[in-house]
Amino acid sequence: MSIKLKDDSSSEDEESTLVTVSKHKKSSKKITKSVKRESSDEDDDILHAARKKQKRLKKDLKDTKTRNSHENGKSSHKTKKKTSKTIKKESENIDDEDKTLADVASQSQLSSSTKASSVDIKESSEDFKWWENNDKEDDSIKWTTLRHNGVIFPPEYQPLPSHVKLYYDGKPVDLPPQAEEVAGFFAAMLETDHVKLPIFQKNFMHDFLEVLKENGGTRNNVEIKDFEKLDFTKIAEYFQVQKEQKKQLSPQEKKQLKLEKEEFEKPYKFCEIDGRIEQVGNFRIEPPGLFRGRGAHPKNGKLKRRVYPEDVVLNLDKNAPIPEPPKGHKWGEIRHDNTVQWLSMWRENITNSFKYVRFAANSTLKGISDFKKFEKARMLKDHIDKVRADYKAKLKSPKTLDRQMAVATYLIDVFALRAGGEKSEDEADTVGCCSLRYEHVTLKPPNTVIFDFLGKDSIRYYQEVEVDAQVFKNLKIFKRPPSGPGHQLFDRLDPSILNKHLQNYMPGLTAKVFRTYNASKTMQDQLDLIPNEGTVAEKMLRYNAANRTVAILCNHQRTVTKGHATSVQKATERIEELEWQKVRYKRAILQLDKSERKKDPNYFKEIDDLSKEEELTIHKRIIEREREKYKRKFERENEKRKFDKEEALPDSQLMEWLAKVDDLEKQYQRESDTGIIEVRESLKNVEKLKQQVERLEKRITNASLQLKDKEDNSTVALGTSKINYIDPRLSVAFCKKFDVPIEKVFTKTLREKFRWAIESADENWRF
DNA sequence: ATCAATACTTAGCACCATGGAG
DNA sequence: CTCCATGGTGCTAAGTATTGAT
Repeated sequence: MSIKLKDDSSSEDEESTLVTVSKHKKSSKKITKSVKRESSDEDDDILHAARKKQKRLKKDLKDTKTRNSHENGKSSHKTKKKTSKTIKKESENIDDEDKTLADVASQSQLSSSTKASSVDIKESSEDFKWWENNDKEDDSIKWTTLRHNGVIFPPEYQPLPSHVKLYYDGKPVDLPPQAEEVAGFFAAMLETDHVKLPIFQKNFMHDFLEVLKENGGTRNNVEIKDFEKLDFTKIAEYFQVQKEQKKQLSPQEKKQLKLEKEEFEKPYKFCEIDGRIEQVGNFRIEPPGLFRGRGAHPKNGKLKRRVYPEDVVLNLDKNAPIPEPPKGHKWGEIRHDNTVQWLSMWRENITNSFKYVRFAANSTLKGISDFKKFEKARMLKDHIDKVRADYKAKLKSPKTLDRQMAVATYLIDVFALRAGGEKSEDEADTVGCCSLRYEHVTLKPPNTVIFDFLGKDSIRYYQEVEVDAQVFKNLKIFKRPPSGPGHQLFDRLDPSILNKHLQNYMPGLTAKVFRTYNASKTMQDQLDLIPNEGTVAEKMLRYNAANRTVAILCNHQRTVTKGHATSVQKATERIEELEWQKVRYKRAILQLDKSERKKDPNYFKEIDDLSKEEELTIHKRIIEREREKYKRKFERENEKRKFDKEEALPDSQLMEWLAKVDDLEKQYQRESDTGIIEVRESLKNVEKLKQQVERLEKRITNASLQLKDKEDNSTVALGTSKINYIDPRLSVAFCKKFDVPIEKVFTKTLREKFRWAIESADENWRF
């Protein structure tokens, strides 16, 4: 069998015929099923046809849903249920149809495989609501049937055109394609910071020379020795040009390419598990390239080699047809392991570990795991008091192991530290709780601790915090000589010892559960503080603030975007200018009616607060910006005209524009000299001016709020906690309770991932 | 019991589509 | 309507935890 998800257009006629036929056929589902089990040869085709059917149904379902939610808004709950019921009924009939379909489909050209298979198609994946059955069956078996079409391999290497070459010591180098590819990897990264790292250059050079040697060395007898003498710029320029060309394609061409790509990927994007069609996550084999480790990774710059079908293991059910490997190749291994949830795997050459092709985040298995994770964290609620009381008591235990265990648990619980497993020499030096060393913790009496270490992804954890007095004492003991820099703080501990101990409190309790628990608990507490008032935007601001609290707890960071500093400066200047404009209008008011000042002196106070110098700076800035604006406009317009083969704008046009700016500059100058504001006729009215001031004030508060939010968020990543730590049902309950559309909180992909939460939690749900 | 291998979750970053401001 | 910033998504590295072998 090969699972084929034909696009609707190509098979529409056929389908509609089938639908009509099937409408007259009404047989019981059970019978159909049993017949299907016995059937053999045609099953592929049955499956295939049914797939299409499912797809059509899914589409219908979607359409109906969309329509419902549009028409009925939030009150569509009942309608939805009804809709899906109707559809379920219809989908039961699918099985009937399939029977009928079999002959038709097997004769059609749709299916290429003749392998035997038997699969019950129970439901379309969108109908399957695993969270509505709470049967706690054995979860070591992940599936009974699993079939898929394998993986997509990266395209073969396309050698560079002969005029594009690597240069060594000024001389062009003829490289064998294998080595040229590696040189190309480096060239493509020339603009990144990575290539500046000495370790990156060294590792690259080593692997590059190795590949070169493997393939017979350079072909024009250039001997490459020094990295310094390599010149990649010609290759980099070539890539740049190619990129530009791609950008230049017409929108239609782009669309066409995208469509073709999607069409090609379709068969790999979906798989079939227990009769349901579900999405595959990463169905593409990782392309070769230069390893980009995070932080000071000793293997940075090494060549990540190309993966061939021979390196790849496929996991399918025993009866599943084996996908065709790429021409001239064989699969490394075919496995039938239903205790795991990967579809395919291969070994990667940098760290010698496995890479897996797995289900997408919206899949049943991932959903169940996710659900279980949060349920486990919720279960900790019932044990946390005991755990805390225990570690508090054990802080004074006479046994060092117990004390270490108590302190470690405290740190994991209170500061949400990770477990901190041991790492080998050829990885970046990062730590978590158990692997903390002497130098990562500084003690400041009476009870302040400064944590400073690199955690996962080499993200710095820096916190100056007050801790429990006994924790402080213990840390002091752990740091006593002979301990010193380089020594483990918890020398008797590692995650497996700690976790084993934690299991005593609750089955399945491990260090990471505390992170989930505390993150979700914090979110719940923060959400509880939000009053149900104000606009959706205001509520979202609060929600994000709550989210941020969690992200900070978990130390989820992001690097500030390259434009951040400038964009903050711009926003600040913008606010200053708005303030100035406001003052200007207020002056104009006084010009019209001096008595206004007596009526409300406070209102006009800020006029005096603005110094002459400040004002002049603002003038200059505005004028400067206006000039730039017109110059840019002029250039851009001419570029466009050149491209369209039109006549360029005359310089006089630019002069004309700039003259306008000159006028403005003069006006500001006059206003500054005389103190008389020149507002336009329509604004020579106290009421109108006051309105303007009010509008400006609104804009200022808005801009200031946005700026503050931007600043607060610049180094904090909210996404990670939203995706991994905060029980999605909290967000769902928040939305339902506060009348916030779920789209504001979860993106489309997150809504799919968290469908179980969206459909199971109501406004009263609590973590 | 211990260690290595395997499997699965969590993480930040690059890229690009999109939508709001001008 | 255009432009640019921003958020969403894909990618894959880097963790944690469990399983399996000795």
